[in-house]
Amino acid sequence: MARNIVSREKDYSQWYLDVIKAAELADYAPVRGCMIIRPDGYALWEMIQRHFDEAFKDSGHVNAYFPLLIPISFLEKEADHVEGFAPECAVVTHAGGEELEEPLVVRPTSETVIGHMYSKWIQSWRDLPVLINQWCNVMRWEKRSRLFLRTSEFLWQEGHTAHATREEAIEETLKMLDIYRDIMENMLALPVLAGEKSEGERFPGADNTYTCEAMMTDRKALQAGTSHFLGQNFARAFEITFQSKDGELEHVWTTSWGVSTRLIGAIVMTHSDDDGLVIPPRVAPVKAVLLPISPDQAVLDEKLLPRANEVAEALNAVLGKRSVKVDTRFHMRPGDRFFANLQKGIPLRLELGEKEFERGVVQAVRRDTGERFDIPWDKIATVVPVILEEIQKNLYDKALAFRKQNTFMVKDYVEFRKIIEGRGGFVEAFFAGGREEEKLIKEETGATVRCFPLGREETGTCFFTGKPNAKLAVFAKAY
RNA sequence: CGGGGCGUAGCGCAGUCUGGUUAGCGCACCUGCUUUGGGAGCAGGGGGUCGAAGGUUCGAAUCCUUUCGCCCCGACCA
Repeated sequence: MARNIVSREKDYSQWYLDVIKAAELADYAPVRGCMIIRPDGYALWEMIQRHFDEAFKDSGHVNAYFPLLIPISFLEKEADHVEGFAPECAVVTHAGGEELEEPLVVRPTSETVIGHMYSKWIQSWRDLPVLINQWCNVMRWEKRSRLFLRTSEFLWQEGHTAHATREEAIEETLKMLDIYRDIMENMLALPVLAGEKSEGERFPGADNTYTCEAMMTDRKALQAGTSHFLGQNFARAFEITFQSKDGELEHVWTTSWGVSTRLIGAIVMTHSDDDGLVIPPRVAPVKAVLLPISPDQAVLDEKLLPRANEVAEALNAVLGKRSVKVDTRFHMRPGDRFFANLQKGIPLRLELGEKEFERGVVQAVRRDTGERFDIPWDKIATVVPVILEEIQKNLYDKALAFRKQNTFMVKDYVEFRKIIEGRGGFVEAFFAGGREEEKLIKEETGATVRCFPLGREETGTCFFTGKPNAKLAVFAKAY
């Protein structure tokens, strides 16, 4: 039992903060609501980034960079957009010792500057589609912050595309949603529900918003990524037009989509346990740690350490450079070193003491199950990758089983409230309400429509309004 | 922005109600010795002037006023 981490049962939100602190993922910054992403947290972000970045490039997107500061007038060009973001913008009013003629907002998202540039770059149907992504930071002055889940400044990726037709833009929106789902499930081991947002939960300025929703182990939902079909709203606001094949001047159709450092929070709240962080192998910066153990410095120097280095080298050759670390903190006692590595979330620990040395093995300990077993040195390069894949699969399967166990179908509001206000979880129900009904349900129960899941085309009687032909919605309390 | 809590050593806290030796304790840190297969023991040591400003007083971490900041819970959001 970890002595520096409170149990999930006792205080879930404190547990979350304790895990992050113990794993040294992040720390508070001197400025309210901001965080420092520490080296181990950043390494995890880089792994996450790498998977998404590859997928974006594989699907024909390119990276670019747009500026941090945006003229305030840009934000005001799209009515819904300004209404949605103005309250949480940080504004620069002075620079170079003088008051600026026009205040500049620190970007909360970049649709506006990018729209401005697209209007210059796009002339003809031949210029389309434009498929650009940028990795950057954004700032949203949240009233209440929480490490990784909601900080004033966060890191993310924002894709912005422009298309000649509505159909093509919708296709892009859904394609990116599916790429998100794929990486979240296959790399981060996060089972997600991909679906359409309700009217009330839409991105400011979007015609339609799609989302990937994950269930955390406190049964609350976390919006893990969104993909927006922006229609021609930004095209009209920024006069992004092109001449079509038949000579007509038309507005483009745009999309935008993003995932952020919030995904680190999702990993923490999906896989970690009361001992600390658990990282799925495919996104773990360090996939295995080798632990030479002996009270005798001579034994360490002459036998264990050279062998550990050889084993690490053999593993790095198959797992990738720097995937395996040798823990040489011999000033720490074995127990301290076990715990330190446990709390870092490293998927596999390989212990090498004199007993193992004599038998030509290492003792492996799985982070996810605690299971121990020997691996002979000559089999290590073939066995470890297999074990890591098993851990990856186990984490995903466990998370999926948990979500299924905590998802309930309801027919009426009484049942609905019983679940939401009781144990919690995802509640499936046919729903035909609009903004007003959503608001009422939220006020009364705290739950919101997380999404209308894709691929669930069945319809039924609305549990709230009694209207027929209602679509299937998933409700939950959310972060 | 509402409600609650808190600012004293790197971290966690006691001391504040009832003003009074040199501001304590645990962890961490440094040195030495003994230890070392699931969070070690002993001994020695370094580090703070009590969030900030003003006031009351012979005397303030403690009382008064002002102010700044942080955390947690809500409303708002990736």
